[in-house]
Amino acid sequence: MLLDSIRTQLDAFSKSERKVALAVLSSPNLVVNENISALAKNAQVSEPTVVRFCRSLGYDGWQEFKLKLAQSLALAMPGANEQPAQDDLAADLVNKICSRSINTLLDLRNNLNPEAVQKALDILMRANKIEFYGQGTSGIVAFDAQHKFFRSGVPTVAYADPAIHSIAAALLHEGDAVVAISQRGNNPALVRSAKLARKGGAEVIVLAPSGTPLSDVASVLIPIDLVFNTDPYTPISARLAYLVVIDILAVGLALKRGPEFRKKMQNAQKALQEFDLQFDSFIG
Amino acid sequence: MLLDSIRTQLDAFSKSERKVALAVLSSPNLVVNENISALAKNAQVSEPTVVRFCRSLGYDGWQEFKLKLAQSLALAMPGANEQPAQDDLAADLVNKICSRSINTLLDLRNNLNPEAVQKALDILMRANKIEFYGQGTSGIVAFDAQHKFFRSGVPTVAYADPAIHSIAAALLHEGDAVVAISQRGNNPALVRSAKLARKGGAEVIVLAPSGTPLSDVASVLIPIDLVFNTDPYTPISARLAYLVVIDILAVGLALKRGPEFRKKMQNAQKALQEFDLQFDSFIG
DNA sequence: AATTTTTCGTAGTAAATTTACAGAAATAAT
DNA sequence: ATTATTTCTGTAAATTTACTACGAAAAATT
Repeated sequence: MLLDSIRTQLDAFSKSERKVALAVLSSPNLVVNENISALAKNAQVSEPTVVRFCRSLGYDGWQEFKLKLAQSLALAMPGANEQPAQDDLAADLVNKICSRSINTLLDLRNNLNPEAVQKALDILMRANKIEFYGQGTSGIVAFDAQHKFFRSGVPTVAYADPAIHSIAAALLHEGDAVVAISQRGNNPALVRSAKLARKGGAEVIVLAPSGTPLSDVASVLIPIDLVFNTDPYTPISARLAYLVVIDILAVGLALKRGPEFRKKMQNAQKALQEFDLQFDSFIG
Repeated sequence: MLLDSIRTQLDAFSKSERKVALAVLSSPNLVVNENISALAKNAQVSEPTVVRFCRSLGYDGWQEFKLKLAQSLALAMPGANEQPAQDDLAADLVNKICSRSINTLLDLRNNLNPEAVQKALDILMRANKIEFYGQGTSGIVAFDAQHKFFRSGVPTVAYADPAIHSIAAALLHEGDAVVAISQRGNNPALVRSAKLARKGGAEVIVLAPSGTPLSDVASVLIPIDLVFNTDPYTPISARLAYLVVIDILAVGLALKRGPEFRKKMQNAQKALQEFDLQFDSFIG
């Protein structure tokens, strides 16, 4: 979400650029219908400053910024960016948290790098053994991945304990693959294990924000650059993005393994349905 | 949808304007990144003709048209409901799975019953002890819930093993609360534990589809009625809906517990930031 | 306190969009 | 069939808009 990224970068701007940022934040809907002069006047800065502001955000200039802002606003759901307040009704909660989650996934859809996914799939395709490492929230993502891949017929393991995954990593060889998951990308134990795995010849797929220590040790980085919101009352929707990326890898791998693999799976599925009750606990 | 309206008005345009319309329809994504000259050249007409085309559609001129087109494209969900096919590129995978997940959450936002959420929050608010039960995929949701509530300062436990949660359920009393999670709602072990918990006087919040055996034993049912897709190649996006419901409950509870609780949490958050590296594994 | 670096606005330039106008094409009327 | 009228379309000019270069001011650093 563009407005979020402006809000978080507020400190990084210079004084005049911040004026522009605040003007944009205070009435984004107005900004998209105006030209650069109007915004400059409104923010009480010169026009070049507005251009510089746009460049600071990584855009080519005003034109591109305005376009992206318009798109971003089109996607924004009503109330998605407001903080849920104390006296909110449950209805508001539902609306806001759903909307925020939806925005996160829209963001993911727009920004997720398909080439990186492709490379990751190539590695997973060739791998003899696949292991998922993550800690804390990302540990849950790792277990989810293990579960999902297992359901797709690919036996994998997941470790959420730093002591354990460092041992596991040391035992890997060429032809093995690790998927290292971290929402911050600076978990030292995880970085260490990733290095160990690579040293042994294994490939390491990293799911983390770009520019982080973990991303540096990746064979393939799938960058997930979402705003890491530190407000304790904001649900960490970023986790959803990670789960969806796992879905993508699981489905992609299943597709790549081709029809004979698919048939095997259909048999498994059939068996599952026949023994529905017994297996129910497996589905949840 | 803007493109649709262009398509339907195709006959109303003059010859040259129709050329423009066709150029826009054939590659809308290109058009939003170009200027009027490029489109004029591409459609083999003059620039004023493009302006007239925009005016015919009811816009002020090229600027406004381009902006509205960009917004319209941002909202469009390319391929949201198509099956990912064998020869799909990674880009298609990303697009389709994200879109499908987004649709699931849009569905949730429209259908989730706020009264049920409110009742569940009331129970959680009063509870001395909160336990999450789930198996298989829902077991992962249960662990996620435990993690999230813990982060919100509410100590809880989660069990994914039928033998264990049945013992735990038998030990509950009045004033305790169970959140039973199941995507099918017919897991016999879970139904049994839910009954046990109620027998002991505990309240049982159920997250499951309505009309299922589990939903019948609920004190409060939060119905999650999404299509349960049995195709093994369809990622089970329903899980995302459950996770978001958990988010809603966690945030709702945190808000209800009021400002003094909030302050406690902010201190915890502050401590977390100070000891960033040590606690990193906690965040993941 | 002096110097370097960053920030910011003025003025000028380039580019893009829009307007005015006139010629061409199509349609209608004689 | 020819002329008149209307509609359509492009050229060229005007205007608006966005961007660049440069230098002054402010801030940071030494």
